Amino acid sequence: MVEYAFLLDEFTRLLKENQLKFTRQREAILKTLYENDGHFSPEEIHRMVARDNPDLNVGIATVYRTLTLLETSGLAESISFGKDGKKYEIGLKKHHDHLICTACGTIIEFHDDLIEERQRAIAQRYHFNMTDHTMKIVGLCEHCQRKLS
Amino acid sequence: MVEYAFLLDEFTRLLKENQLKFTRQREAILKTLYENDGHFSPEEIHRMVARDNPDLNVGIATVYRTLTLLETSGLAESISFGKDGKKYEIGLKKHHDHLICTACGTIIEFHDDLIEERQRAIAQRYHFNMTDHTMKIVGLCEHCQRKLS
DNA sequence: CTTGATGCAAAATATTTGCATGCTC
DNA sequence: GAGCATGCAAATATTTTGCATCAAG
Repeated sequence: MVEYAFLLDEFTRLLKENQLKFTRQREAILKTLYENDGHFSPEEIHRMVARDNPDLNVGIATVYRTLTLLETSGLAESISFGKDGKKYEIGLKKHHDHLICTACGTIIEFHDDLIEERQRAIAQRYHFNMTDHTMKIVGLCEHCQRKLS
Repeated sequence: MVEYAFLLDEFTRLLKENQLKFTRQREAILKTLYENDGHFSPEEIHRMVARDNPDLNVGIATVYRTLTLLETSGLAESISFGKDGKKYEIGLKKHHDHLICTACGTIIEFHDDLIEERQRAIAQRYHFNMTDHTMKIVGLCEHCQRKLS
């Protein structure tokens, strides 16, 4: 995982480039996403930010606006599956994909170079200018297989 | 692609197995999904079903309920990306993955055996009982690259 | 000070649910 | 006939937007 300082640098640079402002709310949201490893819904993120910054009084609208901003600029990524809505996590990790358990909702991350390379090849085959790629493997995790049998 | 008759068989079998009923609405939704190749939102599907079955007067709630049913049972699959919500397509095609253009929203399907195999290997590595897997490559399609440059 | 950002509440969407009634089985 | 499914409308949930006000640059 990258240093928070690096992430923050990227963020401020990004904001400057687009004449956007660096606000306490935006930083709080970025930081929350960085410190809490995992995948969270906008609402969950809102709750965490509010909890950790009782002085700030961050509105849910700002969370949505900031998440969109972060995702658009590549600093955060979203994933969605089944009933659950969109979940966000910080980007700029080493690229990885996800295993998702349909029973308990657990998300496991993994990385596979062969797949990475293959994805590049496929994008090329279709003349796609690839900006991102994701893979999800859905099924039952070891734990839930035992529990259900 | 499978024959519609086969799909219908699967569907009726599934319904029977769970003591559910085979209704005109359910069939209309399955058929619409089968006949219209592509990826559609619940609302789009509702519109199409209503258009093709003016006598049926299908409610949006039924569409949601049926889509959930079809997805749960593996006869349909959903995919979601960015601003757009969940889109459904018929399952039981040869397994394939998706290239998604961020500019025009076009979805291209592709299939790659190497990736398929690799996914199986990864599921095994994590002791996952894999029921499904999806891959999305996101970027700019050939057409939009030209348009935007 | 200028301009973009925020919080709030309202609006717009999207999805789910309760219930009387209609259809399968 | 019994019981699930449906349509409708209301209830929820989710996301976006307008606007007065605030704060970063």
